Amino acid sequence: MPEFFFKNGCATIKNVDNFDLAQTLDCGQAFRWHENSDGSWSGIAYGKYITVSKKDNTVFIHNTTKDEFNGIWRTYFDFDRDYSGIIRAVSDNETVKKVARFSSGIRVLNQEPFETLCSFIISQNNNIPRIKGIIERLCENFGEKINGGYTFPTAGRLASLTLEDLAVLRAGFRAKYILDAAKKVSGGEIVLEDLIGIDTAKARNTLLKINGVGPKVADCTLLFSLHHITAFPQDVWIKKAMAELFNGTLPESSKPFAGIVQQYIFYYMRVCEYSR
DNA sequence: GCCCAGGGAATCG
DNA sequence: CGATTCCATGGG
Repeated sequence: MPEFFFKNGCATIKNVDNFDLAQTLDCGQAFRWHENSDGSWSGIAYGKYITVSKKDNTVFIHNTTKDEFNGIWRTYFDFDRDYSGIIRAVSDNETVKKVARFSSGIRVLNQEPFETLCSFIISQNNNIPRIKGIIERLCENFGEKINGGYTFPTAGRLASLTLEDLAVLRAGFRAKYILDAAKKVSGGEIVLEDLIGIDTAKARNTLLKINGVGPKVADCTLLFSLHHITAFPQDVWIKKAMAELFNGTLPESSKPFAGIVQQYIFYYMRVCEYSR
């Protein structure tokens, strides 16, 4: 079990297993983290700018407090989930075992729901470098300036804008979807936080009401921000992996953790592709 | 069912 | 180098 200590604006978390910063922050689930020259990572989430570093099994979160850690980062980085137990449970299948071992440092983050929804709307039919660029312009133009960068804009702020305002993003046909999401969320028609802890299919159907949100974007939002770890986003990489590695269906032992296994498979496929 | 939208990145010839 | 392909969703 991890242990937590706080001192001088730094949270120290000891005994952390299965947590690799690069695997977790650069595996396609989050788009606003960057690596520093010393191997630490900096980024902004929930309106706060932090730097994360790691030495052996100890994680350091710089520029935070005990209250902020317990209110934000403890959940954000999924510190309370037993990843080694999950990997043990899914490893009764040899293929999953191999993939999970390869990707074992990935943690599925619990990000801000509205940021995650918008980010994956932007991600559709798109590649990661350009997704990052569009999100950066979104924050710089419509977020709030804080020490370290810009926060992700609120739904209310975006709902007040027009398509012409969003042209600066160069998001193409996705801009109108961002506006629809912002309006439904800021108007209270959809309360994203209420989708945490309810039936996954029901939460998914609610997200599908947003224009520009199909099954893939809905599942990414459920998995990366709304704590639904059985959500299983299927993009081209995963479809390819399912066909080639699993004959189309996940092993039964993986199903309770399908989303986490999805991340293991995704990372495995990507790295294999790049190293060919 | 098929094509297109609006781009940038990756891959190909 | 230029040409082609990739990509998730909704609308025509």
